[in-house]
Formats: sequence, C-alpha cells, structure tokens
Amino acid sequence: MSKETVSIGLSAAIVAVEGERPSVLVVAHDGAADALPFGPFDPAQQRTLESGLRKWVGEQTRFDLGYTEQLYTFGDKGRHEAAAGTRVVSVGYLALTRQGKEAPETEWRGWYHYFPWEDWRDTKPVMIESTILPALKKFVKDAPNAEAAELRRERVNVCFGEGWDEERVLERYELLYEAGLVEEFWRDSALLNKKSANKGASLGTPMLYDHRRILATAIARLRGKLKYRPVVCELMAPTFTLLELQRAVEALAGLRLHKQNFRRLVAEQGLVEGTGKFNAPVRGRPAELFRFRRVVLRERPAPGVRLGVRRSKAS
Amino acid sequence: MSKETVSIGLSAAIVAVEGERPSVLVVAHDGAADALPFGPFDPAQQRTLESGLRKWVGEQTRFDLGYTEQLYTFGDKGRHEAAAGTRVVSVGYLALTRQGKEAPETEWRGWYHYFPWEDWRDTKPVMIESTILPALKKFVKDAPNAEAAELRRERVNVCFGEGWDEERVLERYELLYEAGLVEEFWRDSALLNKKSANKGASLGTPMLYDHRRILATAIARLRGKLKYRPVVCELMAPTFTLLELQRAVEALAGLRLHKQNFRRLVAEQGLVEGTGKFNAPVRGRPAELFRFRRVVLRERPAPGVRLGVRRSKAS
DNA sequence: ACATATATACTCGAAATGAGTATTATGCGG
DNA sequence: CCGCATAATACTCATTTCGAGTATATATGT
Repeated sequence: MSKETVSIGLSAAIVAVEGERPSVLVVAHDGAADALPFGPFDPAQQRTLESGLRKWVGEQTRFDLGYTEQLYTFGDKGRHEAAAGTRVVSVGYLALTRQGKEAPETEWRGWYHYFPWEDWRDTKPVMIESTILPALKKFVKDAPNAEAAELRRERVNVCFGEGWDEERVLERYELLYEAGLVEEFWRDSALLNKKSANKGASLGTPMLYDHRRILATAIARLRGKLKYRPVVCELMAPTFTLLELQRAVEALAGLRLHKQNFRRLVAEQGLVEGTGKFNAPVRGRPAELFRFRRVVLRERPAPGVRLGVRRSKAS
Repeated sequence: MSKETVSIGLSAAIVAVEGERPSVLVVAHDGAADALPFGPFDPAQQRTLESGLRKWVGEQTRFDLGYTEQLYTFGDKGRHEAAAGTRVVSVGYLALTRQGKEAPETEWRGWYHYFPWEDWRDTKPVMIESTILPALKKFVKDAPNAEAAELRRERVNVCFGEGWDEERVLERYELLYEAGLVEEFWRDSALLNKKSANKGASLGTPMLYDHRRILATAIARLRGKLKYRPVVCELMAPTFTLLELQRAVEALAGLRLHKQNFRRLVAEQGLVEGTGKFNAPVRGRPAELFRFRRVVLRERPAPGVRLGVRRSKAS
C-alpha cells in the first residue's frame, strides 16, 4: 500500500451580479487558466472548514465573504492534480456578494464565458444545435455497447433535449466533460496517462483543476435556491427597482421572466417593500425603489423568488 | 505551526422503511454509542470518495449500496475526535435500500429514536411543548447580550415555532446541540476542555462522533428530495399498494397525508402503474398492486412525490 | 402634442390544490 | 345471508396559483 497522503483544498465560487451580468471572482493563479480563490485547509490553524476558506479568500482577494454555503466535496483521482503522492480532496463553496472592491490579482468574469450554453435569455444558444448535439450524438454512437448507448442517449436527452431545466448545470458540464467536449477532459487525461492525447473540442473557457466543475455546482445550487429562498438579496444594492431585481434573477437563471407576474410574485410574498423614493430614469416612467424586508431575510418557513417562467413572446 | 494531519472519514446513513418505520443501519462499533458504518478514506486504493465508502460499508455490513448521494462535509474541530494530532474531516452520505439481509454486527434502528421530536404523524410530539420549548426559552435568556438573544429567539421560532417545516431536521438538531439539550454536546465539550462538564439534558438517543448530525442531514435531504424526485422507489418492494407507498412517504416525512389527493398525485405524474394483481387484505376491499414505471426512474425533467399535506381531521 | 419607453394595475382562463362526499369491494359476526 | 366495519377507489367543488395578456399611467425627447 503506497503511502499517499490527503490534503483538503478549499475553493470558493464568489458570485455577484452587475446589471445583467452574473459574474464570478477569478484569480490569476499562475498565469495559466482562470482559477477560483483556493488553498489548502490547515487543521492546526482553523477550527472549521469555513474559517479556513475565509482565511484563503481574504488573503487572495481581500474579500470579506458574506453569505457562504458549502456545495460539494470532490475527490476523484485525476481532476485536481497536485504534487505526486498527495491526493487533493476539494471542498467547494458558494459565496454571494455585492461586488465591491477587489484585490489587484483578481478579476470579475461573466460566468457565461465558462458556460455559454447556459444563457437562454435572448435565444436558445445556437451552439447547442450546431455543435453540442451533433458531438453528443457521436458520443452516444461511440458507446461501448448498446446498453451504455441507451444510457448516454437518456442523459443527452435530459440535459439538452426538450424541456430545458435551468438547474441541471452540473449534469450538463459533466456530460460534456465525459464526451470530451471541454478542454479539462483532455488536460486531465493527458496528466493521467502521461501521454498527451490529441486535443479535442473546447466549449467555453476552461478553468484550473476542477474549478469549472465547482462553478457549475455553484450555479446549479444558486438557480435552485432562488426559487425557494430569498438569496438574491445578497446580490442586490440596498435599494433597487423591481426591474433591476428581475434582471438579476434572469441573469442568474439564464431565462427571461414575465414582468407583470414577477412583480406580482415578489409583492405577494412580501419579499420587498417600497421606499417611496423613485429613480431618475433614462427613459420612461420612473420606477419606485424597493428594499428587502428585514423580516423575510431571517429565513422564515417561507419563500424565495419563484420564477414565473414565461413560454411565449416578448417582455 | 503544529503539524496536524488531516484524515478523511466516510460515513453512510443507510436508510430503509419497513412498513411505517423508517430506519437506519447502525453498527456496534465499540460497544459504546450507536454508529453509522464508517471508515477512513484511503487515497492510494480508491479512485473516488464513493468507492471508498462502498468498500467500508461492504466490509462492515456486507451491504451493497444502491442509490447513494453525498450529503455534506463536516470539519469542525471537536465533533469527531480521533487520535490526537489528527483532524478528521467527515464526509457524510445518504444511501437508500430495501432492507435486505445485514451482517451480524449491524442492526436496523428506527430513526425516530434519535429524533423523537421529528415524528408528527400522530400528534405533535408532546416533548416539544413540555421539554424542548421551555429549555430553549432558557437558552434564549442565557444569551450573552440582547442581540444574540434576538437571534436565538428567531432560530427557536423558525425551528420549533408555528408552521412546522419538516425539512429543517438539521437546523433543529444543531439548535438543540448548541443549547446543550443533546448528549453529544456535553461529550464533545468535555473532550475539548479536558474537564467533564456536568451532564445536562439528553433528548433522543445519542450516536458516536458527529453521526447524529450526519443522520439529521440525511433525513433533511431525503424529506426535501421526496417532493421533487422519485426517491421513494428505492425503498419500496417491487410491487406495493398505494397505501403502502403513502405510509412509506409519511414515515419519512413524519407527517400524515391526504389519501385521495396522494393517489391523485402519483397517478397524474405517471409515477406508478397498476399490475392488475391485488393483495389479500386483512380487512376491507383488496388494493391493487402497483409498480414504479421504469421510464420515470431515469430522472426525467420531472417529478417526485409532491406531498399533499393535509391540514384538517382524519385520514 | 405626440411618439416612445417604461412602470404599474387589472383581467381572465387553465391548471393545481386542499378538502370532502360517494361508491365499490371485501371479511366477519351474527 | 344480511348488515356492518373497513378499506379502496371515484368523483366533486371551491380556492389558489400561474401563465398570459390588455389597459393605463408617467416619464423623456422632439
């Protein structure tokens, strides 16, 4: 039994929304691919995993995390290579923030750079029909046997078939990974096999280690949670118009919502309250500025933003 | 910086339902408290965390895990004590099974032994009014300052106040832990402070290490997932009556459901199909035996068992 | 004044939900 | 063999929620 030691890596997907653009904080870790802020967990110094995370994030980004939530622990061999003889088990976190100042070495990047197929706000991304589905069709055909092919077909259908489920971000990324459609797959298998496979397709911008997988998990979780917990509030300025709130939710969900119904929902749920003040609009009637109601923020038995998804024409 | 090393512990809450009793597989680990099957992760031998888990569970229970799902990774100092100088970070899993044969050293135990306050099927557990709320009121009063008291009051209200949310199992357990109402709290603080604090209240049966916390997470997750994924099917015999299915869901949720509406839901969703055969009832009209529809099992864009919770009188 | 753009109010039908009542099929005690 | 208790299953109904849309109000720029 070779003595391989374990090390715990902590990574954070720190998310913010500026206008219509959901973004994530990346650090230029070693000039290579984009990376999430991360570092090893030091059990001697830290009482909890989360405090370890805060320490790293603080050092790398001078950021003071607000809302944080653990996502998942990944331990697969070969998806987070470190020094030989050490296995990195990485614990991913989601953090929400208001995009204040950040440190020199960091940068906000729109998360759809990494997941261009996830943004359905304007139209269904053309790459799905033009690139993804044909490649996945090939992936199905290349299955080792009929049973595996049927399984793959099902997965493709669930992930990219009719009935878009905006929450299946991770499932989709993993499918593309296994199908060899993201750069990480070729990089990881080259490292594992010690031979460089010929580089295949590369959808979206790759990230360091398994960071894109962590980000996928973060987006999936956030999209899910939006619907039953008031998490958007962590991302908004102290006051905002209802349209701004809607645009933020849309940006995160990657979908357009029905305006009138959206405001009905947030109103009914008592999520926000008017301030009596109005904004100075570029065009059109001024909109009232709202704020979140403190009461709701301390998680009640209650609600988030149920997205009133729309199925027909314009806003 | 003292060289403390990390070790990863894998634990599984293996859940089954027999009739009306949801239960979890426990092992008699060292005669002491009940424990979940668990063991350290060996990076040299295992490619993934889950395969490591399957190995341990296989060895300790001769069980072949079916459906498994990662729950959470706990790393707090002092809640899973091991050899000095090693910090155990424990990754908890949920597994669902049909309660077949088990190994000698193991035993199925009803999970409400550990969480008696979570079973609302017959009535609201009296212990909530008689024991828990008075003790928590004291916990609020003992807060170091007014702000902390307000926070505690809110938590008590969300967890045990009006509007029972059956999913907040973990929140409730953690609150009781912090309030010193479960044995684990006194055990852990004695270990940390090296002095044995006077033992306080002890609600429910305690477990080894942080296993009760992992079980709480498992129940919470399962109760949540019931509503939007067909997970019960992992727990049912190949064929079953609709009432048996309902009883299983009720057992897990700790709530009673409205019979007619329950069958409407599962029927509409196409979750099950009749077999044409009927059971031999002790009393009453014989019930048709159903089975789950294969199609639905490969997670569709779709449904689980939305619980048609009832708010008035009898079944 | 009017075209344009946005905010906000209100309407309407379809579907989902909660809560029943009604009917059907058994076994059993007389 | 009748009638009753018991459970399964069918059907009803009011209410709420949801998706979709129309209507009206209030700005700006020309």
